Amino acid sequence: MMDIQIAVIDDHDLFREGLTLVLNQVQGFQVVYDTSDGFRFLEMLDQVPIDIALMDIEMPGINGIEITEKVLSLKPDLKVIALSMFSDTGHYTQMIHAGAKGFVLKKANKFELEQAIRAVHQGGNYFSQDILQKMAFRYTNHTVGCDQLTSREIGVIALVCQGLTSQEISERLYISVKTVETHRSNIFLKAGVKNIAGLIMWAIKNQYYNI
Amino acid sequence: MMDIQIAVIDDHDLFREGLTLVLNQVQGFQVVYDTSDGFRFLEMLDQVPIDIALMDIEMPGINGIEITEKVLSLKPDLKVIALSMFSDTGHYTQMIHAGAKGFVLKKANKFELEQAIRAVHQGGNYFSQDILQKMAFRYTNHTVGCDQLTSREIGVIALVCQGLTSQEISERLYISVKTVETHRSNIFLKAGVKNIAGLIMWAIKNQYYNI
DNA sequence: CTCGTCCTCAGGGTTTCCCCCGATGTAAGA
DNA sequence: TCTTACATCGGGGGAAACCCTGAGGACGAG
Repeated sequence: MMDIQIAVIDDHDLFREGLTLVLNQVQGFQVVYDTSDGFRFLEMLDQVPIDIALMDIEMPGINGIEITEKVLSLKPDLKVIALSMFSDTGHYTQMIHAGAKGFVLKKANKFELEQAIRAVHQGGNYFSQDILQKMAFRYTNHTVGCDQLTSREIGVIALVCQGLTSQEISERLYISVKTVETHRSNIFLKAGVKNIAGLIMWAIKNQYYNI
Repeated sequence: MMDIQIAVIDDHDLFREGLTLVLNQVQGFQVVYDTSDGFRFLEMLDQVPIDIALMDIEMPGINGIEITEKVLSLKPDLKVIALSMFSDTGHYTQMIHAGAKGFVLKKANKFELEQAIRAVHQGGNYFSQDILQKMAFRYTNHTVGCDQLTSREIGVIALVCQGLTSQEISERLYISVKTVETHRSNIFLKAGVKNIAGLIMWAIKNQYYNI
């Protein structure tokens, strides 16, 4: 039986190297490629046969979501499992939309990851329990939900998170204070939060704002 | 020559296991103990001889700073190197205060960590470049800076970050709204921020609040 | 005992947030 | 063409945040 050929894309060197060693210890697994650079991974696609790609999401430069989209347009049979520090909204919906077959948290243990790889390799899916619960909550809680923010709203949310007042934002964007407040309100609705504190947590978790 | 005996304390299983494998590959290093639980580590101190402890800071329950304090009160000769995802303020000062001899970011590579371990084991220090730069900036920029928060303030800041209003906090803590506002103001002063947005970013970076 | 720190509380003020309502113009799509 | 989504702007009002000042009690260190 052929080993499952795995690639690891993660910018944290220690984590990536360690993960490689851990996976190579597992019977039937073989890490055939690992890199911290998503672009390099795209270039290597034709040179190394890969079954499963373990893809970090938060990376400088090109992020895991974009890489996944590009990879799957080139190699539709390759299976991508997303890795992330956070279990929260936005991330995984975007990753699923990009075509990822699984989603595992970095705080998972070896056995969960092994399970995920085997499930996905056999044509299934794997989403860690945290994710499933959040998704279920999303549906039952039918907040208007994960409406994407408009580009203007994304511009505003970044400034809000930086602590600028509506006044300051209006000056920065050359629009009226009232317009800023409208955007704020719409963002609050979409995020399902009720004040700045909640918004910031939401923005960070959904990668609209980075610390 | 005796191997350097290393313990790894980190709640992220994959990272910890991987790190253990990586370090065991290094000539002269041996990971003799690893755990996700700080309390368990404290109990094990007498049973396993340890030279170096690699200590994660962000952990549920007891954090790396408290563990470090307790460990060093029991075993002053043990050398603690802090591991952290973030390079930002507060963390490392608290860790240094607790007695850590080094500070390495999780995004470091194997060679940097190896260097850090050797330096600390020989009685030196090791602080990653990011940290040193921030410290230098701190001094030149002499913000009144890292006044520690009082315990009450830490309690308040967590609730503020959860999006509670002063009214709600006062009910939760059984104190007056005015008292809450006083604490808020004092926190704002110490943090050097001017509104909730800034405060939340500061609190996250300084680990007074976790996402 | 004094000093400093911390926690507590208050008055009174300005600013900002947050929410209600409504409105116009524009551009993309059915 | 009609609809929908988006961005823009406004009035008004209550709630909360924010800023300043002052002050009393507790408690530990020197």
